[in-house]
Amino acid sequence: MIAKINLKEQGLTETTPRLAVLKAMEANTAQHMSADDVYRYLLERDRPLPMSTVYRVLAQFEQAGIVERHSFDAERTKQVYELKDSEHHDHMICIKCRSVHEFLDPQIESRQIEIVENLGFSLTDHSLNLYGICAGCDRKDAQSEEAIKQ
Amino acid sequence: MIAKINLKEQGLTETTPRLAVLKAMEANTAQHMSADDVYRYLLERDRPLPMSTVYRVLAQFEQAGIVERHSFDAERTKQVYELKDSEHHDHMICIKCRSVHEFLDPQIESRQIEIVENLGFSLTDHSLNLYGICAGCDRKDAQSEEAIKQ
DNA sequence: ATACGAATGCGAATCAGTCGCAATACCATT
DNA sequence: AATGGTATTGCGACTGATTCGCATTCGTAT
Ligand SMILES: [Mn+2]
Ligand SMILES: [Mn+2]
Ligand SMILES: [Zn+2]
Ligand SMILES: [Zn+2]
Repeated sequence: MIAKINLKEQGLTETTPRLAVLKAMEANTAQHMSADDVYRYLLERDRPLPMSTVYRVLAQFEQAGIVERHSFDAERTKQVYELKDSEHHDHMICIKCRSVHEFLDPQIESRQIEIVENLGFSLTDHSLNLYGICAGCDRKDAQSEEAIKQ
Repeated sequence: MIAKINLKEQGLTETTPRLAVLKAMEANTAQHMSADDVYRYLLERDRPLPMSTVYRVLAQFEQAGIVERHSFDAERTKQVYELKDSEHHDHMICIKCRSVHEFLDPQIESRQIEIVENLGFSLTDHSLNLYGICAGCDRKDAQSEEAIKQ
């Protein structure tokens, strides 16, 4: 399901830092990784890379279309990256546990295009983030409320 | 159309800085204001406020539900604020001229709720930003392309 | 007018991310 | 395999946006 990414095919020479960051991303497809996550992953499991290089390589990857950058978290500004090999999707973020659920809704996707067309606007990109409380946290909330009542 | 905002009703004492920031926001409902925009507006038209106070007051307003904070601009992290007296709406941002168009689509709004309900998630907030090129910039683009051909 | 807590002004600090530049690594060519 | 020129890296310094600490001042209820 994950297409093997070849740096050369993306117009990037294969250097040690780039391969390391790519490996870090491929080893963590289940999560959205901050630059710091990548940094720490490499520090622990591979060889350390300076943060500036991590950022630089991620920026190169973003330009090459290998990764996508998001900023969830309406308050904080920390950015996260994910490999772009899967299909486009939007995100649902739990404001309690920070977990992120991915989804794709064809109705919303196509409606967006209709909206912009009606305004002579051409769409290049979009970001839809839903914020709320996930099923797991909701359950925990209910439990602790009950506990307080005792 | 703009409901007069009363600080006391929002649980905030009426201090000079707070009234000044509120006036700045009310005088600029047509745009989304950065903290710096507010700072400069007050510097020029009113009395100067330190940036830290501008930020603090905007944060207080956000908590009180008087303003809403957004971060458009997928790359940069600069945040902007707008008075929350109008109805909820989403944003369409021109990546050329940075102009922002506001819209509200009932279909998308209700679809979002359906999506989260199906997942036992409870929705507290959302942000939908469409990025692209506005009609005006599109026209200018076409013109300059023609000019190059000559 | 007084007193107390809340809010402000000031500058220092933080935080994420970027930049300049000398040292190094790639890679095509001998 | 050595060479050379370019692209990339490592390092630290730097930036811009935002936040914090704390002494001072303001707002409000006596
Ligand atoms: Mn994702
Ligand atoms: Mn708006
Ligand atoms: Zn959760
Ligand atoms: Zn435009």
